[in-house]
Amino acid sequence: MPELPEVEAVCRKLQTEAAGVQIVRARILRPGIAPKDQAEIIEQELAGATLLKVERRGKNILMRLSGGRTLHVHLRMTGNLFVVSDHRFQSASVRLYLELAGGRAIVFEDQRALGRIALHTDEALAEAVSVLGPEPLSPEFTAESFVAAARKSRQPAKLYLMDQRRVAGLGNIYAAEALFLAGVDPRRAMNRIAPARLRELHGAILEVLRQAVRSAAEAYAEPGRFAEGESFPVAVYGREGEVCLRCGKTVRRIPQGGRSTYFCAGCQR
DNA sequence: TCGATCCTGTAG
DNA sequence: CTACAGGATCGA
Repeated sequence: MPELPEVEAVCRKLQTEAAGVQIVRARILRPGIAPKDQAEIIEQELAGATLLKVERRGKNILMRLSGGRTLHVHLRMTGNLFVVSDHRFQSASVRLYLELAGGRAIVFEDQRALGRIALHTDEALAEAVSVLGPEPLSPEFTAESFVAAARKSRQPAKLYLMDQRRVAGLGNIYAAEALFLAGVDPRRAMNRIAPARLRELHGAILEVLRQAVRSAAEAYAEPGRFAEGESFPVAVYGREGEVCLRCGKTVRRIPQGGRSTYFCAGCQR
């Protein structure tokens, strides 16, 4: 489910609904989501802490707590994080819940249980986040820096965009959409793309993410719609065998890095 | 850089 | 039954 836009929506909602609230009790229902043997320690340390602020870095959710700790949550493929009005809320895929003062709770649901949590000191947090590339929607992500870095890499464009060390927050859908918008073949090595085209790709990344942040926020406001994936009008993702909206050729699907890449060979070169 | 791995569910 | 799923890490 979540790439940068969806994670952003989750963070904003959480910030609005739960910032400043104290955590009364924490329960990890699937110890495997925490670092080895740390589940109990995390439960103990979270109890009594106040959630000060919810921030995002790439696809990572950072819940800043009183006492100088940060609960780091990564939703991976199927995770979701939200506030429920009654802490007694349960479902088969709840992996963690934080009971809040007043009876509500923050719930971490994750059907596949691939999502991860960790509790960090400021130092450990800095290290965990240091591997990430620039935030695509921040001023530091300029066309100049993007082009300069891209020219040094022989990675295929799609894998490059999905590499969190290059740009933080793009995943399988929005990487494919940005490449389509810019007319770039996902198999093409970055250092073999003309600088002018790389600039277009940079612009396409911004456009796709900005649009998706808007629609993810709207979709998230309506419960139920979020998981269905219809919040964003995709042009190529998941459209194998269908007609390309721009040139009329057939959208193809190829494997790249163990994942599916959707693209149109007609207009992506 | 590729493949296996972590998990569970759904579609064909 | 197999393939695949909006992710990331690890070892060969």
